[in-house]
Amino acid sequence: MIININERDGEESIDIVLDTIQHKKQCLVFLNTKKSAEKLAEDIADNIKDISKKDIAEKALNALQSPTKQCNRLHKCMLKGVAFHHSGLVEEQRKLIEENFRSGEISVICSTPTLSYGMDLPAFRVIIRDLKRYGKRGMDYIPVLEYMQMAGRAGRPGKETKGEAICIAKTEAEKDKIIDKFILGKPEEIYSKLAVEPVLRMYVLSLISGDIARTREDLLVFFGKTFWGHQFGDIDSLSRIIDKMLNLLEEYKFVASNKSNVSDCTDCSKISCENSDDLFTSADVLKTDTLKNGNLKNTEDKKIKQIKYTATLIGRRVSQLYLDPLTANKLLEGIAKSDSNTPLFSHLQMFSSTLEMRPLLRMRKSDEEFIQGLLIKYEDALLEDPPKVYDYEYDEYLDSCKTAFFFHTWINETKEDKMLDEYGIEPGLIRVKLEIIDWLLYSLIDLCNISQIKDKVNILNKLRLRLKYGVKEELLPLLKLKSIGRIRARKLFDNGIKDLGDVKMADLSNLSTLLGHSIAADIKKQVDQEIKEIPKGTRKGQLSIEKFS
DNA sequence: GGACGGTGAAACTTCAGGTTGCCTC
DNA sequence: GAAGTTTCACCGTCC
Repeated sequence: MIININERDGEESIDIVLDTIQHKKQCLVFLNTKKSAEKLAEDIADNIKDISKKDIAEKALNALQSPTKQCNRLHKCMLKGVAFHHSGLVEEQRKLIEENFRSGEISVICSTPTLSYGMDLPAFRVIIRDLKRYGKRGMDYIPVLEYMQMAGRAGRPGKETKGEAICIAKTEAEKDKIIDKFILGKPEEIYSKLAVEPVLRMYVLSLISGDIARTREDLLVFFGKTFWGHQFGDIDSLSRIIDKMLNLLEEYKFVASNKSNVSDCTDCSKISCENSDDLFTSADVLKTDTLKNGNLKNTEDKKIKQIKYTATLIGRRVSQLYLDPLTANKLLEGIAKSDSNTPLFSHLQMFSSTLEMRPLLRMRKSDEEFIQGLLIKYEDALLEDPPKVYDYEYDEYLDSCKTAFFFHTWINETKEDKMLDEYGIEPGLIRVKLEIIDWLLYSLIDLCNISQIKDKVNILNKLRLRLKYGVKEELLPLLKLKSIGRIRARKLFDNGIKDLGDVKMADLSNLSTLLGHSIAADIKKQVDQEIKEIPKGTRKGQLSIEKFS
């Protein structure tokens, strides 16, 4: 069915939404950018009168310690029962929106594709306003599969007998295109992405580490049975990648093999042979294409089949930590280069340049000046050589510097609203990036302990704690107390209470003025107890106090 | 006449998202 | 490529 809208020109989606609300139904609107989602939600809210949802709006506003512009905007919309939803919101706000949409308190959500996948959030009407999105080749149509995911949200099974999914065409030509491509078209084929190097690196290591595969043959058999094997069956190219990965993992010392013991005697079936000086590497397998004739190839094949791989202690741990071996090696090499004079920014840049941290925060035009300033200050102290200005990786390198700068700003107690206003970093994104760097830090600390480079552990532990709380080093002693976070610790510190000893000495009434009576009494009680008892029952993921004292 | 506010055109800027991973109680 | 945001020129109003 094609709906013709003859209301206000250029505001078709608003008109359809208002019509939906009039009929006391709910709708989801899908757009292609976060800004668009916020703007449309705001425009819709501006057109709604006689609705006031103060309770939920207040909750959205106060989800952060200091509300950002984004919080204020969401608050304004939610007062009218309208919300926007995208990755820049924090988890609490997203949940609040989803729950209240399910309960019917919220009538409209303007969303980026966050809501299109894997979420049980049906609505009577779904409006897909943007069917194009900016990509590598400029604006391009979204995949049909994605359209189907969005349109599939229309209709509430068990509650309504029908649902409506509406696309908006600006011209007749566009209308025809939408009908052909999305409504009558077929979804794209799904392809396995297994044979991509980062994925294979991890799986090869985990298969060896878990004793599921011990030889190259085992790996080929395993991957041959996967969806990738079923789909492509190109075992030659897969085997080349596997050989490359095995070589790499050996180079990193995450796996070890018995190559040096494998004989080059063609008739020897045992693994070990006295005259085997010949060191055979997996890379040599690549040469087999040129050695296709005669016994030589058979000899090579026999040798390869005899090579057995086992994970080293550190390799096993890398696999357990679910780290990409490339990242693990990069971090270990980087930290080995650091010393007590290495600036924290250099550590942060190292973490920011890992695959796990992607997508990085993008450098905007207005960021250029301060990023250049940072480079002048820190470039010589980085733990990895930066690319040249004309290298294609250079832009990504700048993005990694911006991401590192963001972490650096965070551990210097910058508030979330300032981060959003000045650097365009949304609170939701802040949380995600902090979670990733926490995991990477935890992993590196663990790997340092195994690799006997324990002298770096203290610096990393401190950095982890500072990132967790977003504080300067001087506040760390106060964070040992329960109920004390970055805001209260700063309050205490600025009033001369700088460590647990000061808390012990401080007058209860002074503390009460700063923190309120119940918290003041509580921390007094805490300092009277053994310090080692304090971490019990602390927040999730908090590091134990002994490590930092 | 100058300050101020409103308006609209032009110039500028930016552009989705996800899961799982580790620890511990 | 498109949409949102910012900037700037212009004009009208008010004191």
